[in-house]
Amino acid sequence: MPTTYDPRAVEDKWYRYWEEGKFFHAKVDAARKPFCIVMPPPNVTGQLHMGHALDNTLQDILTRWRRMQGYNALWMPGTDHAGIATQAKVEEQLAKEGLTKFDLGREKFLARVWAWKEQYGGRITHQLRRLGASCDWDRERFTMDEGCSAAVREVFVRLYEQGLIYRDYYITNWCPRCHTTISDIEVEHQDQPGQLYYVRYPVKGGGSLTVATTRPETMLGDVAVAVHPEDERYRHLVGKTLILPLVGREMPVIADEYVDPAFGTGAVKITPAHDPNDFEVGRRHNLPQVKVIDQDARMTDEAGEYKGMDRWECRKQIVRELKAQGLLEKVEDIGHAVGHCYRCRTVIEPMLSRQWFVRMKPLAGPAIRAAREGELRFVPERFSKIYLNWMENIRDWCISRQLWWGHRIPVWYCRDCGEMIVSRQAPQQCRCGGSRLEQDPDVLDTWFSSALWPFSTLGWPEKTPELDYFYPTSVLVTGRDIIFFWVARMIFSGLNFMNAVPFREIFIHGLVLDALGRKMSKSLGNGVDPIDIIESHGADSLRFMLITGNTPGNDLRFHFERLDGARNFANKIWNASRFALMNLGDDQPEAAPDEALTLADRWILSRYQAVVRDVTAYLEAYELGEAARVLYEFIWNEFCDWYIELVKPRLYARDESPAARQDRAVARDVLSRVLRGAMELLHPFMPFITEEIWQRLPRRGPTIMLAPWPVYRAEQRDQTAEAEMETLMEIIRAIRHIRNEMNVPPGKKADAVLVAPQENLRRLAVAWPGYIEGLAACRLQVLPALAERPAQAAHAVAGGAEIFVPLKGLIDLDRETARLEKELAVLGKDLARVRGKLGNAAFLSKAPAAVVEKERAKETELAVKYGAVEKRLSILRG
RNA sequence: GGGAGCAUAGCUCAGCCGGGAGAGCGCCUGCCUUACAAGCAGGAGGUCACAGGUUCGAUCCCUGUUGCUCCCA
Repeated sequence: MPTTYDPRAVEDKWYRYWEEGKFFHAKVDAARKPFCIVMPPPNVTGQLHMGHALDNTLQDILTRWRRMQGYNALWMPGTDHAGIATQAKVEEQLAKEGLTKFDLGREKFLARVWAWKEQYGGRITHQLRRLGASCDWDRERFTMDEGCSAAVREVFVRLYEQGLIYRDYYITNWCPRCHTTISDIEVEHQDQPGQLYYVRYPVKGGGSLTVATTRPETMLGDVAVAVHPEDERYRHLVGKTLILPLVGREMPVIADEYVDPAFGTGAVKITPAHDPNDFEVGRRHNLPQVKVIDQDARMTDEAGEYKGMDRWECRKQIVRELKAQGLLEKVEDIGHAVGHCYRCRTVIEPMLSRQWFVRMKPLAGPAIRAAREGELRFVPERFSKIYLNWMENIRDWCISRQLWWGHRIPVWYCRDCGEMIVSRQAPQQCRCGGSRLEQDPDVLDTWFSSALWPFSTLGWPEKTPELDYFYPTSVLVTGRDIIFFWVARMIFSGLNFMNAVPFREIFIHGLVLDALGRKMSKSLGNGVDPIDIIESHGADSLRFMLITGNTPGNDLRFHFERLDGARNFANKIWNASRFALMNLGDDQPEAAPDEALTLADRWILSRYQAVVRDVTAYLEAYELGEAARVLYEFIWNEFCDWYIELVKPRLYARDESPAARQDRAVARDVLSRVLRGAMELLHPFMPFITEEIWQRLPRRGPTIMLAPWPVYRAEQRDQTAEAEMETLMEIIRAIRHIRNEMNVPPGKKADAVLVAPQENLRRLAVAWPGYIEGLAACRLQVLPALAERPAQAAHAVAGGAEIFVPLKGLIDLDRETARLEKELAVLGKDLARVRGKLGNAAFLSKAPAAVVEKERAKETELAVKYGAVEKRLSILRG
């Protein structure tokens, strides 16, 4: 085995072994308890980014852990057709050929997209494999495969029949570049500097009314000016007629509660066709809708002489003319939130158009109840507030998109009679007998199909055994950025169509940010490619780095130093295993009888049990970072730094006596048991290296993936061994400290005298002399008392004993005195604090007895130490 | 305007049920000790943002303030 761990040499090998062995595959089995996670489907033609890496690492940890626990674990993978994103990529590609989608036509264009999907569709799933994802690839799904498409049509028709889908004219968010409507949550609001223009509108018959607007170009579509009904300044003008400047249209002054009297002048121009609020006002007051901006964000015929102008050009032109006519009162700089397309960052144009909507209120009710009544649990809990807040203020969902790539809306229009047919299958004929049917050209919002993911992937609308067995799924793992887009929609869809929540728990994680705390983004170029990291550091290191030092729901900064730390940990494991394997020999070690165990054996076995308990408990609580930390500390600090060091002399001994041989066998057994157990506990986190090592250890079964998860056994805890080891470790640390402080050369053995009046302590030190002598590099003498205290010696108090390290000639008395004085000061401070507490009657009467007892013990210990150090100092001072 | 989060060592972050704080990295000292220098041993470094409150006791619970981040309108 090489001295450094090389992930490249093992990762692909094991992944292939697992996949070919079908270890990821879950079959319905009523005799076993199911565990199921559906993977948030990544964009089918996308590439793995750090967000995916984190999300899927968390899912893989949970899945592998539950699988080892004996659950029938299904992690359902798949990909999303990602309407706008995928279509945009293909359009880009066409543009390079000098073509547009219209040159090809719908059918040929779609063929191109499918070809694109075939070409890149496997990329991301391949990348997930490199991460180690143990999902059931045999069940992989795609949101536009036949089954999912059938589910989409079924849902659309049923919602329509429930009266929950309607078609209407409405203001929607139009992206002039993507040429489609997008839903409210797909609009990203950004605070930007802008101008507030104060424009004077003449009142018919004399006078004027000044309105403030950030979008003067929309005035061409104005049909009224609104003021607040209780605004004294304008009450006399309500009902009067205004002349719209530049256009000459006559329009009324109306009163509406929507107006904020404190903003601008308190008078608002109303443009129902180009502003969502104005649209509502227009409806309330039966105002006409004048559309002055078109799908390319250019001015329409209605804009008169401005026709054909770009919206920003038109704004400039209108401002110029208003100024020229003396109608522009003033211009103020303000900051305001401007909506941008989440895909292409183009400024959204609110546009009046006819779209399909889902009526949300009836669907939101059960979704709210499920969260309130605990059928759904968010981890961390606070995200339920965010979810509820959104659900309770829900607005209807615009589901139609003016795209070609996606699920086409299953609605046909009869060209003969105008009848609208909503149907699961393409109808042949209209009721009127006509057969000239045309399908709605629009497709559905991509999230419409992903909302069905937890049941469509399990076979719905068919009644499949999978659906029966795995639904509701166990937990959903996803980023906090798509709670609204996806999580919320799956919940109301599941409740409406399955009569049950799609998952019982929702484990939300934060975002992976760059080292400076910024979101990773293409435009900033600050993204880190997980595949690069896997190649340089290994998938295990990446996974470990992503989950340690992070707490559920919090964002995580990507630091390369932390990655090195994870890589070093892998290397540490590797080398500890090398040590073990080099010393285990070929024979299967026999189980060591309890009475043959040394203190170190009993200690490490007991500590191992504590780790089994803690890791399992942390996993149950979704505290994966804490679970990993416990393992890290156990493996590095306890197993490597102490146990391996203590076991070395036993394994290296040349002694061939029966006792020595047995002791060696015991050591081998304990070493391999603890290492194997540690690998099993670590496997969900670092699947590759643990499999590599596990396979080389004495084991049972074809793969660590299917090894039973270690179960905590309280009877294997050994509190005595833990306490005794702790005492010896304290003594060893004290001697090492002295050696370092006194500059004893590392190769030189020191003499150490352990003075302990307590017999049990002396017995302990004598029983395991090699521990202290070996790990502190000294010759040890154990005494109940010292007749004469050596002046030429360094001193320490540890584990309830006094330690002297005679250093004739080597010791610098001043230095030793200073060291002890410092220690005495610290002890004195601690002692004063404890005594203060114990002197407080309220503390004694009100604090729990155990706490008081603990303080008392602390006082005794500190007092002994203090006394010893004080005495020592007086001797040194002569 | 509404909501959420964060503030702990030089840096990045943990810290459960309230009982005087931890890790990694960095820094200092000494070591190539045959598992590992991606390592070993030792060490320095903190008014737990600020002000109140509850409590015998607060980094932790409550209120307010300040600063930063995010979401929604």
